Amino acid sequence: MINPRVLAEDPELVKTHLRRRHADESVISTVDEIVELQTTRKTHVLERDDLRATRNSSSKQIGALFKAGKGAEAGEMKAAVTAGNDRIKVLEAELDVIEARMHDLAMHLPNLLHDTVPAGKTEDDNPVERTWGDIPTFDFTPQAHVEVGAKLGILDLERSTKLTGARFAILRGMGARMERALINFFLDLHTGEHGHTEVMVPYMVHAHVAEGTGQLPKFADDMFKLAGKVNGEDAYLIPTAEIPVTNIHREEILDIDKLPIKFACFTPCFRSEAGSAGRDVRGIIRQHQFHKVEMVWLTTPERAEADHHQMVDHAETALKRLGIPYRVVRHCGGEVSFAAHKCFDLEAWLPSQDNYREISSVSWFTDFQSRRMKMRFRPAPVEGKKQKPRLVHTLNGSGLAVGRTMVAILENYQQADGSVIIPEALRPYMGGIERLVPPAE
RNA sequence: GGAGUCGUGACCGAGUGGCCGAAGGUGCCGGAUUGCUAAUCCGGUGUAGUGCAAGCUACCGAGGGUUCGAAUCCCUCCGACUCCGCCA
Repeated sequence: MINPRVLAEDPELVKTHLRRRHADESVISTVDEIVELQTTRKTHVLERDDLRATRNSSSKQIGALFKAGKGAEAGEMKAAVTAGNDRIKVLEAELDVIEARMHDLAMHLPNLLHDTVPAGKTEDDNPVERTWGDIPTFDFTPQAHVEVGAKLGILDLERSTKLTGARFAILRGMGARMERALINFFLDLHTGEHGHTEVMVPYMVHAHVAEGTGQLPKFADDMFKLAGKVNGEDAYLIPTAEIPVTNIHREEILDIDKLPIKFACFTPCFRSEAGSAGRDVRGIIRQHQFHKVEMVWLTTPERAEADHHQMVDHAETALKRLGIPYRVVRHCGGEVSFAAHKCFDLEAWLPSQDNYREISSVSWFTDFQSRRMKMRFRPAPVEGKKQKPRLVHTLNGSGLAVGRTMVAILENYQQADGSVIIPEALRPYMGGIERLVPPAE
């Protein structure tokens, strides 16, 4: 959620940011509605609090009058307080409506953008920051991962349709092994060398938890909602570990000495892919279920920008170790996701597409998520004085998407005979084998 | 699923319907004392809204209700724990 103070004090600034995101005018106009509601709310609150103050002091007097045996006077005051209570009830009923509307509108407003977010509307407008690695050259026509995987007998996209239809896959033999190897490789890298704490978390979350990170209320269609309630509340399958992991410390005041808290987490991810019908239908690039190792950091506003760059670097390290050529792009205004302030994507080279495809997205959310989650930290004392809690900054980034990494390996390391060389860094995780070879016909 | 106990501040833990935003303790911060450490003593120490400020208002798992007045009484829900049953 955007800081309500900014909304109240500089609504035009907020609108400017919304325009940079190419938001609809209908969204932009809600800024004015929120500001109006804030004003109305304030007069209501002032009146209500005033009445409550009167009630509190009257109640004390009534008690004293009773003790003094002045029942008649007490009775008169009681009537006055009751009248005041009626007015309070009216005001509170109106406040409920005002606040619900205000909250609903505010929850649908995306985060403000960082100054360095470039103009642009689509991914074609994302400027390239840097590229790494040599694009492989082939003396044969490189195959798509679907063909490479099928020939190796490790990827079965036909039988999986018998189970759950399109956008699911069955990995078999060394395919399943490579999936597991990549997960372990990523986790070992991020825990052993990059200082993350590994966590395992629930794969279904309550609705209010998904509100904390910003997937709800706006993007319910992108998630799989469970038909039954879970412990009394609507729940969703997680589309990313970001949701459960970022929410771990919600509603807490964290010790600044513990920041940044750096989590690495492996989870399956479930996405409905509503609205992407027809896109990437072939292969395992876009699945309803996929695996991902995610990095989630809770940090201070002062550190956040530098931490963001470091997280990008950690994700790049994973790709470098695997020898996958990639580039880093900066999201333009139209591409920065709802909750994000600034975002870099890592895109891996895919020979079959003759292009780079997203394999990691690393975002900085400022206090947008932590305001929703009420997640704060206590700054160090200044001149012996305890400081007020402040909202933490949250970051997250894929490190990496496992299925897409496998796609990149199969395509970039494929050989003319249909075999695939296994990147050296991955070999210890695959029983030391150096190459996947198609079975004899 | 059955039976029962319980949810209070960063943490532990008191709390008879008004004098409770809440005793006491721990932790933390400052000060005093002390060769160092340890110990002791004094003071301070929740969050949020509003206001120049004094102050006022709200929050004792969540939401309703009773009452002039609720941490305290009633209802519903959520959560934790113990025992029994079932079970990967």
